[in-house]
Order: sequence, then structure tokens, then C-alpha cells
Amino acid sequence: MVRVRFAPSPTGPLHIGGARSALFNYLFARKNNGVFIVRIEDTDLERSSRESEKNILESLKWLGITWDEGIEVGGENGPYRQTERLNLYQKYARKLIEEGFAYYCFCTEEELEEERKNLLAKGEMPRYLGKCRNLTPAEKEKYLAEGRKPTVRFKVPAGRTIVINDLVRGVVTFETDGIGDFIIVKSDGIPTYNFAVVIDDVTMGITHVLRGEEHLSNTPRQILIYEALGFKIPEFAHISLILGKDRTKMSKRHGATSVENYREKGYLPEALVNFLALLGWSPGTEEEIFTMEQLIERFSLDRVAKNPAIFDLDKLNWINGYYIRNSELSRIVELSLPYFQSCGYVSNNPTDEEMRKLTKVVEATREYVVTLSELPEHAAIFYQKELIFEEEAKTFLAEEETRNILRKIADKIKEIPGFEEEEIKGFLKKLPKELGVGGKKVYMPLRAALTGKTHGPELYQVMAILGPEEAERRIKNLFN
RNA sequence: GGCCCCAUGGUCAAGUGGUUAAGACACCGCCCUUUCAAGGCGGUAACCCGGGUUCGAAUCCCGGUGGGGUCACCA
Repeated sequence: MVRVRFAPSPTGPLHIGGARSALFNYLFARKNNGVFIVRIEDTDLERSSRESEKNILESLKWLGITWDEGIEVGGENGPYRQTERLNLYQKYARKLIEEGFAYYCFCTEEELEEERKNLLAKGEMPRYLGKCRNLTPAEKEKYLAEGRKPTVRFKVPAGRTIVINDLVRGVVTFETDGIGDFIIVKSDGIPTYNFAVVIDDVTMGITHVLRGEEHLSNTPRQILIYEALGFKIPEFAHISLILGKDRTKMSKRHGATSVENYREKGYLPEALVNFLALLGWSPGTEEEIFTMEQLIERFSLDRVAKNPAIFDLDKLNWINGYYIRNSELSRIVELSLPYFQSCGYVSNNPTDEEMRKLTKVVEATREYVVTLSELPEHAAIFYQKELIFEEEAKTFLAEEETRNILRKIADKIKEIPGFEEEEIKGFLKKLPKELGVGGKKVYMPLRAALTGKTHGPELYQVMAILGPEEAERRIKNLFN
């Protein structure tokens, strides 16, 4: 049985890279009929917050990533917040100390900083030299008497080679000589990441650890802990990072990096999922658009790329536009409603009439946008009381001849039966012949008169949305 | 700097010893449309460098170079 997990630390909103890790874990679990667990790694007391935790969980749900076991939903291996499992870590830390795999370290941060500086000054690698490895009971007593609070360090064996058979990278080896004794329990009794992650993964029965590549160099430390405790080592798969345009790890300075940023900007969850899936994974076919179900069906670890991927906003935009244009209209209307409300085009408790109009407006304008938030600006022509005329539009309305033509059109508008799109289309088509002029004198001036612009949705759509009275009013308004 | 990972068009990426080196985004052109977009068709554009191995390397090996990650009482 495959059991995987996503274990974010709640120190900020869900990052785009974290979202992809979560997605890959989710896809892998579903594909293999396994279990997907979400656990919160909140051992950094300084930076962790419940708000961040909430944000992360909400972002995951928004993306359509659900979990079978973990925070909120519970399960047999809980609790799923590390700060609630402290006694568990203490138990194993004691065991490691008793069996000689770990020891108390009384060095203060100042002393460690001093050591670091000295090594650096000598041109050597800053690392912990193992000063407290063999403290005598008397020395320990002395430190304790001074009121020092010890940390617990893992005793890294010398001269060993740690081999990882990574599911995406293949065989990766590390020498233990390059690893100094590292802290597994902080002086306040809270475990560090490298320790807690092992205990949790073991006690939660994790079979595959699928995570970002930044964790690859931590893996040998973790393996050492697995071995010391006699635990079975899970499979590892390290996914390469998502880089910004400047080819460094995506961070705040690259602009929008959190899922909520994209949500606010009007990206659809299915578009973001689709895009993220394609970033670092390839179906091996020429298809590009996938539903979550299709992704689950096709996902496999051996099609995950080893090289880092640059976040390509253009492609996300294309995918998002695709979904906006091709999804069920009612869904797009529902999702875009808040954007229309916040700019005042639609009231907070929309009437049926408002919703009918909004539906037609969205249908006509969704062809032009990349995100939902752009919809209102394209829809402005349907909601503004006073039109704003572009310079180019004015030139179409300047000539006396076209003004006369428009006057005639205005009077004919009420003759259109039903005023549905089909009828309007027919009306527009016959217009030039009826008026005895070329189409050039009709369509562009009419568009300019109706919208104040030279670009926009099909004229018949524009008129159908405005309705006969408003259409007539707008034209006649030009002559007042 | 030590250690680790990576290297196909501008970007995402197929490719696993013999291919005209796919496809998508972006870009350019044409068509469609009396607008723009969308859509359709077409085009420009790539195997980091140097050595091997081999009849034959984008594909295998070694070495450079470049990029990234990591070296915390952060995760």
C-alpha cells in the first residue's frame, strides 16, 4: 500500500512549489490507490502560525487536492501537527542517547558562532567539531549547574558512504565525513526538522517520500537516523525545483509566488493544476490539457524530469485562457461574479435580471481574457452610463454622412423583432443595402457609437446585451 | 568554498545508439472575421564545450564550463 504525505511548514501562504509537491504526492497516491496524508511541520515556533496553516489548507482544497488522513480529517496516526507529538520525539531522542547514537551538547550559540568564525578565518569549512561528544559526567554537571540548556546532537559516524536510490534521480551518494554532528533536539526541547520528519514518516507508515530537491542533501542525515533507530527506509523521490525567470529558486521577489496570489488574480484552480503538472512532468504524448482525473490516470514518477523548470507565466496564461473559454459558461459566470461586484457593476445580492445580463456579458467577453479579473474592464462598455470615446472611435463619428446614417439606424432599431442575437444579426446584414451605403460606413461607426471603441465583441452580441432602448439611446446621445 | 543535483529552440518539454531531433507556450506570416480576440494553416528557432567508447552518438564514459540546491538550536 502506497502511503505518501505533504508536510508543509506553516510559515507563509502555500507556495507554488509546495503546491506542485502536494499535487505530485496527490497524483501518485491516487494513481496507486494509496493514501495521501497532510501533516503540519510547525516545529519552528518563531515563524509558524495558525493563519498560515489555514491558508495552506484552503489553497490545497481550492486546487482540488484532498487528503485521506491528516490535519482536519484525522486518522489513526495522529495527531498531525508536530507540536502535538512532542512526547513521541522525546521518546526516540532518549533512545538514541541511551544507545549512544546521540549526545547532549552544551555549547551556546555564542560559542558556536565563535567556532564558526575561527574556522572561516582559517579558510576552513564551518562545521561543528564535536566538542561535546565525550563530556565527562562532571563536566555535564558543571554546565547544568550553570543553568545551560543542552541540545541533542546526532553522532555522525565517520568514513561511511550513504547511498540513496532516488526514484527520479537514480543513485546518489554522500560521504558522512562531509556531515557534522547535527542537532536533532533544540535546547527548548523541540525537535528539528531532520529528526521529526523521520519519526513522523515512520510512525505514519510513509512508503514514498516525494519532495523538493532542496531536501536531497538532508536525506543522508535522515537515513542515518532511520538506521540508528532500526527503521525501514522509505523510497525517496526528489523533484527538481521551480525557478524564477532569473533561474534562481522562486521567491517573493519573483512576484506572485503563492497559490492565493494566483487565485486572487483570477486564475482557475484547474488551470493552475494543469500547468503545475506539466512543470516537471510530461505525459509523453502531445496532449496539453488535462483534468485532474486524467492526470491521475497518466501520472508516473518515471516521467518526472530531473532538470529544474522555469516558471513560464505565458504558458499558465494560455492554459488559464483556455479554461475560461472552454469551461461551462455557468461556472465561469459564478467565478467571475466577485470581480464584477467589487467594481460595482453587479450588486452584492444580484437579481435574476443582473445575472442574466452578466451571463451574456461573460459569454461575450471571455474570448478576450487570460484571467477572470480582466473581465470587468472588457465588460465596461456594458455597464458604463457615460461612454468613454477612444480617439480612433471619434474619427469614425466625425463625418456628417456617417452621422446621418447612424440617425437612420437608431430609428430602425425598434423594428427588430424580439431583439435576439439571430434577429439582430439578420438586421445588421441587411443594413448596408437598405441604407444604400457600403458596410464600411455602417459597422465601424455603429460600433463606435455603441461602445466608444473600435474593438470589442461581435456587434450583434453588443446590441443584444444592451437591448433596444439602450442601443437607441446611445446612438441618439451623440446628437445632443 | 566543500558536498549534491542538473544541462535539447526564448520557455516547458519528447527522445533512452541509427529520427527530416516531436509537441506546446511565446514570436512572425497567412486565412477566417467589415473590429479585436479566439480559431485554422504555415514559419523562424535547439542537442553547452572537449576528449573518448562505437561502423554510428542528443543518447554511454571521463574532464571542463555553466546553472541550481545545500551546508542553522529554518523547514
